[in-house]
Amino acid sequence: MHPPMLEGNLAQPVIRRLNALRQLSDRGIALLQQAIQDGLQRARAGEDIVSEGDPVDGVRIILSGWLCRYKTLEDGRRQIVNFVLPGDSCDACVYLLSVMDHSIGALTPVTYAEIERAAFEKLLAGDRSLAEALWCETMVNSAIQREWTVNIGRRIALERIAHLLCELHERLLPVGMIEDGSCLFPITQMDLADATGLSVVHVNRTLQELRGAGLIVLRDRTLTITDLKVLQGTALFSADYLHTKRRG
Amino acid sequence: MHPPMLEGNLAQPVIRRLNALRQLSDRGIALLQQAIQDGLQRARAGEDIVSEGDPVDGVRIILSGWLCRYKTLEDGRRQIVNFVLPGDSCDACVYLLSVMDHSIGALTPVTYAEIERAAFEKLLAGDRSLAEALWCETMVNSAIQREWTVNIGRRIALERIAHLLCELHERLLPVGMIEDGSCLFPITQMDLADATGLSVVHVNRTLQELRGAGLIVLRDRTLTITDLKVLQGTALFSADYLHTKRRG
DNA sequence: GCGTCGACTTAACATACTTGAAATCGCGTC
DNA sequence: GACGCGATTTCAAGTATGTTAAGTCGACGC
Repeated sequence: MHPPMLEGNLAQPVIRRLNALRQLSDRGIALLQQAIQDGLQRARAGEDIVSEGDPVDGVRIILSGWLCRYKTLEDGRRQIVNFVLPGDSCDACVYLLSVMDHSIGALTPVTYAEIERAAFEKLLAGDRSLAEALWCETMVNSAIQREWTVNIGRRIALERIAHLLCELHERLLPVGMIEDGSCLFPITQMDLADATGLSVVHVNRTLQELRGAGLIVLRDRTLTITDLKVLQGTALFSADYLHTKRRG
Repeated sequence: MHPPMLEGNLAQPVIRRLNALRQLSDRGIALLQQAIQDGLQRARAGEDIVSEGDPVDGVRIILSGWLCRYKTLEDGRRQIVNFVLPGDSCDACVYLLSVMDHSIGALTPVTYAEIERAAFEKLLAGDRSLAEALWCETMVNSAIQREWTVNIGRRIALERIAHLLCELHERLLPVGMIEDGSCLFPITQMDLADATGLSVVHVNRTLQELRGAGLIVLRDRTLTITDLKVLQGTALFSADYLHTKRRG
């Protein structure tokens, strides 16, 4: 259906992401590309690709688009617990549990690959570097989750939003989605609020403050970090928890 | 050094904990007990058994005592990101990463088993039920971490503390540390504050409120949940995220 | 071209929670 | 038995953040 060339392009973010954790072998890359090609899927913005309570059937690998993991309280309060970016995979091993404890919703149109449990186990068994990279990614997700707990629990609004922006910047770097400190930023202020545990109004106030300080430009779904060092400073940000090998 | 009987008792919480996730085979239990016996360690209250920045050398399994995982900001603010209870293991697979991104500190005197990387890999390879149970536990830890994010981000103080108490209650049940709704509760109000993202003063106020409502009795390091149903209700608590098979 | 709708923005007000400080209590030490 | 110390408790005052509401802007449909 698609020419091989296109498939290669689609898998680029995933390969770059995993390579930043563990050097993938050629064999691993080939297996991965095949698995991706076999399970291509799309979702529209606003759609949930998995919902809380669903049985866990397999693994999803994001090729393009942004999503978020979130949980909702009975009375409607929502908390986004993580963003899922191109190259990320969802629940590389949550398939050990039987039921999803959270939902994953698309913030933009999304392309992803869905890999059934059996195929995924074959993938893991097929190449050690690939298996390790995927486990690794799961571990990094845990580390991110811990840092979010710290962020929401102990940072004030300004630091908190600054920290989130720093994290997203750092995570988008290895998959090649940052150009000149700018990136597409499809997150609404309401999403930002639900991700930081703040109200929309206060998120807005705080973004104004960051703009006023000349640290960021955020306009037309595009984020530019004008002064990364200072932004990281005000966020008390250190990239260590992302466990990403730096290029070079 | 110790009679086999005593070792069996030491490993009880671990076995019960893992059994609640995956039925362990006899072989798995035997391997586990041997590994535990080989790596017995102690720590005093207040001591860190692992610190942020340390190389990740192996895995620790808690036999008795309470600990917490925590991170500290440059200026001293501290956030506890999880409690570690008897039967829990620390970083069953974080050993895929090279450096700890958080510390683990003992809140009470602690007995634990330290298993080197090689021995641990042999353990995983030696019994499938054991390996699955340990991976499973790691996944549950991620789920707990997500729920903490929700808790701190979207619940008010009263709900937040109630939720934490419900979670601890639920986690202590399968390891047999709840008697008549009561348990040892060695956490200071300051720890509680650092775990919930609140100030000590407000934690105190909120505990008074829970006491006043007749939901809990907390005195002399002992917590009694007087009205579990109502406590869970005010916490908007559902145990689903703990993925624990219920007895019976 | 007008109306609708979602996202963003701003203002005024309310409050949940923090900060700082001091009193009390229990507990182990000298 | 006096002292010191950590944990708990209470008070008073301050502030970061939430809430409610209303207005703007751009995109999109008819």
